[in-house]
Amino acid sequence: MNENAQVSRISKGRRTEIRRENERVILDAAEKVFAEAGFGGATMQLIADMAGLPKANLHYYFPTKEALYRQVVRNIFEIWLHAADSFDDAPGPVEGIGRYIEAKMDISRRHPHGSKVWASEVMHGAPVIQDYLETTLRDWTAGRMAVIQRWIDEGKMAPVDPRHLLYMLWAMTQHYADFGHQIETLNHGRPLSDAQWHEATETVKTVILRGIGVI
Amino acid sequence: MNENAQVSRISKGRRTEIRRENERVILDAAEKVFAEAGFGGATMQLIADMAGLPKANLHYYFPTKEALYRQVVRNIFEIWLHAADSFDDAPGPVEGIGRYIEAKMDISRRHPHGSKVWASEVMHGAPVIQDYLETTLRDWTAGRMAVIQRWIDEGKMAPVDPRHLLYMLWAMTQHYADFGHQIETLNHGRPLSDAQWHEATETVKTVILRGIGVI
DNA sequence: CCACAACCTGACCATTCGGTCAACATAATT
DNA sequence: AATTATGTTGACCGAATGGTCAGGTTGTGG
Repeated sequence: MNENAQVSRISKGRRTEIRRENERVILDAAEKVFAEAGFGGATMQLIADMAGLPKANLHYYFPTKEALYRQVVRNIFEIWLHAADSFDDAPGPVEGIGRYIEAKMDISRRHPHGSKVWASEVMHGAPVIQDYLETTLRDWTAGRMAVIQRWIDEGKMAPVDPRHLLYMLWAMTQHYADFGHQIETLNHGRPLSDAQWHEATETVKTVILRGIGVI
Repeated sequence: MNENAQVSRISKGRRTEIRRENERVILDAAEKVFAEAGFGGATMQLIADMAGLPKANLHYYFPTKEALYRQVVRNIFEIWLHAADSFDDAPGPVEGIGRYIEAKMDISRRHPHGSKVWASEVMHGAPVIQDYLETTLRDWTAGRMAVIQRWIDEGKMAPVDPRHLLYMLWAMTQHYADFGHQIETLNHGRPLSDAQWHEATETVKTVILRGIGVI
């Protein structure tokens, strides 16, 4: 039994590796194309070309364009959720919100495509991930609002509506991904440098932390 | 000559009225459809149905789908530029930035479709209005940054990077339009009420104005 | 080595979309 | 009233797209 399982796992190794690698390549290409062209503007052929695979191969791994899109959106959602860990076990708003801003700015820089796909999905009425909004995101938001409210009650920060504070954090951090092209254009057509990203993060942190009365 | 011009103007009246009315109906429908489906996902047939006109009639007034889209984007851009008037002749950041936030929040509420079309256009690399970004928007930004820098130099507000402060203002105010569906979902599926819009605006104003050290 | 399953892909199809056009209707001009 | 200019529309077309499938290749277990 043990041996069988072992052998089975090893034998399956090659196949699963092929599958995992191809799915990864396809998802990466899809994320980029969906971000740059939107769901309607993206074509399976374009994604296939970018992935270096024949179009029919995409349909082998993902039955429909919508299924592929759905997976891309879900992957982004997962990354977002994990970013909130820094929020939880912080002693106060300075560390909690400060680290959350840093984490989200970092995601905006490293996953600009994903952020755009999410924005596009929500702007179009969230036809694919509406259930996520109503369950996971709603619970997540309620939990973080409670944390902020507790900080307020404990006198650790000024009484700011927790809900709108969260919206402000999302808006500012994601703006650097979603409107990256505009920001780049206003930066003489060049992407933000390391120093400029750091400057942006610090400015956001400073204004927000002072804005909630903890500086 | 005068009479001729007068007669000509009156005679032309009916025709120009028809043209203006139809263009308005088409542009309104197009703004909504482009916002909800993106450029690629929008179809001329859908816009025609929403406008209550046969599809061929759209092509009589706008030669191509792209020309129609271009006009929609330009209209939004105009609205945005006018919103900055409140910025200019303000004695200091409290009035200037405060009023600017109010004006932009108001636009987000009354023109959510336009804001989404703009966001979508920028996210896709601004293929249609890149020249606007490089000329009008760049000049506008430079001008407002100078105003903010002057306020800083005069000791009227804390030294905050003017560029990133502008980005923060754009991000937060437009978020309420672009992510309106998400906000609505997190508000028990209901649109924000008058009171809630007011609360959002006040929260943004409070955090920002305190964040730049003027409260 | 054989048989089975998983993987790959060129060719093909039905549908949809942006755009055209000829014929017609209405308003303006002479 | 006749003519011209402007507005209207159903029918149509070529191109592109999402998706299918039969037949092939490669890996896997016995």
